[in-house]
Amino acid sequence: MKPMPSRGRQALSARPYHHGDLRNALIAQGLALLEEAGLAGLSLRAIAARAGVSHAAPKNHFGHLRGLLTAIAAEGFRRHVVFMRDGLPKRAGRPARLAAAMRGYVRFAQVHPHLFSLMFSNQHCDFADPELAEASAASYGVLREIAAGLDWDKADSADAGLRAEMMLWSMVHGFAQLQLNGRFQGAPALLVTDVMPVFGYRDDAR
Amino acid sequence: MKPMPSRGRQALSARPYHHGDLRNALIAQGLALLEEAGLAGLSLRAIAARAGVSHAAPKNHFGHLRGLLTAIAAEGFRRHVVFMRDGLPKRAGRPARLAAAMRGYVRFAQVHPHLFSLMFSNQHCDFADPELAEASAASYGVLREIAAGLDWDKADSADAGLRAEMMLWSMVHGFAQLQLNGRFQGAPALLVTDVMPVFGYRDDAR
DNA sequence: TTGTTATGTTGACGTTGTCAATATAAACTG
DNA sequence: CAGTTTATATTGACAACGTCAACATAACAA
Repeated sequence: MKPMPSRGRQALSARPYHHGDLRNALIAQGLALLEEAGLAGLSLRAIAARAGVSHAAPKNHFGHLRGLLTAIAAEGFRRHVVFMRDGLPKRAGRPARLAAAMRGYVRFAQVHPHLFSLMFSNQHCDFADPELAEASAASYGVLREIAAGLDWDKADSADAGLRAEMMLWSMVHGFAQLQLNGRFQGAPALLVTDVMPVFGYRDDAR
Repeated sequence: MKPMPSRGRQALSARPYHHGDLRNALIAQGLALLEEAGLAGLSLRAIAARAGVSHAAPKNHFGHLRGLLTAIAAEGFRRHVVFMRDGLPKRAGRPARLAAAMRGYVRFAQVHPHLFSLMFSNQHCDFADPELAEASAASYGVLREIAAGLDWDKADSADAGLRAEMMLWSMVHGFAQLQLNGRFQGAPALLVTDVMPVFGYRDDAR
C-alpha cells in the first residue's frame, strides 16, 4: 500500500536510493507543510521526512534551511502573480483592473497566510537569491503595469510613475499585512478597495 | 572589577540569589540583544545569560519565550508612539502633523528594524496579551487622532473615519515594511510623504 | 519562630540546523 | 564493456534551543 517510487526503474527495491526529483519534491512538500503547520512547523527535518528522505538530504540541493525557504517563497511569488491577474476582466478599463489586482493581492494573503508571511520575511528567506529576485520582480511588474498613467496629485512630479507604484504597493501590502495580523479585528470587514482613494487614469484607453 | 549587585544587601555574596527586578532586566537585555543580534539571536538562554541569571529563570516571569517577546514588543510600541509624536510642531496644522507622524512611523522602522519586525510578527508575539494590546492600541490612537476630519473622496461614506485610519495605516505600514525588506532598493530614496497623496482637512483649525 | 509563597538554579529531555564521513547510483571516459 | 569520476542520499554526531520537573534560597506572614 506504499506509494510507488516515482521512478519505477528498480522493481525490487522498496525505495530507490536516489529520489530522482528531490528538489521539486522538497518544495512541494514544504508548501504543503506550510499550509498545515505554519511557519513554525516548517523544519528541514519535517520536510525531508514528508518527502521520504533522510534528514540531511536537503543540504545537497539547498545549502541551508534558508535556501529551501527561499525556493518556496519564489514559488509563492509565481502564484501571487496568478492571484493578481485573476478575476481581471480582459478588456476592462484600467481602474477596474487596478481594483481587481489589489483585491487579488489581498486575497492571496488571506488564502495563503503562512506563505505570504514567508514571502515577505527577510528573517527566513534571502532576497538576494536570483530565483527569488526574479519571481518577486515579476509580481512587482503587475503593479508597475497597472500603476502606469495614474492620475493623482503627484502625476506631474519627477518620478511620477515610480511614486505611483510605491504608493499602491505600500497601501495594498500594508493592508494585507495588517489584516493578516488581525489588526483590523474590531473594525467591520472592508475590502482594500473600500479603503483606498479612487484613482483615475490620464488616458483611460487601452 | 565585577559590577556590584543592584541590591547591596548581602555584602559577601558575589551575586544575590534573587535578582530583585528580573522582569524589567530581561526586557531591557532583550531589547539590547535584539539590536545587536537581530531576531534570530534573540533566545531565552542568551537573554538570561545577559541578565546574569540561569537559563530557566525567565520562565517564572513569562511562561514562554513568546511571553518575553510579547513584553518586548509592548515596550516597542510605547517607543513607537514617541517617534510618531516627535518632530511634530506643537501648533502646526493637521496636514503638517499628519506628515510628521507618518515620517516618524517609518523612521522608527529604520532605527529599530528588528524591533519593528518583532512588533508586527504574529509568529513571535501574542497580540491577545493585554499589555501588548494596550500598547499597540495607543500607537494606533495617534493615527486615529490624526486621521479624523481627513478630506478625500470617501469622506462622506458611512465609515469615513475608520476608512481614513485604515488607509493611512496601511500606506505607512506597507511603506515601512517594504523599505525595511529592501524592496525599494533599486529606486531613488523617497520619503513616505513623497509617495503618499496629499490630503487636506475639512476643518483645518486646531 | 514557623510555615508559606515567590523567585532562581540545576539537570534533563526531545527537537532543531549543520557538518563530516560514508554509501550508493548515475554519468562519463577509455 | 570496464573503470573512474561526479552527483546524490544516508548515517551519526554536535551544540544550541525551549521546556519541564525537582530542588534551593530568600522574602513574607502568622
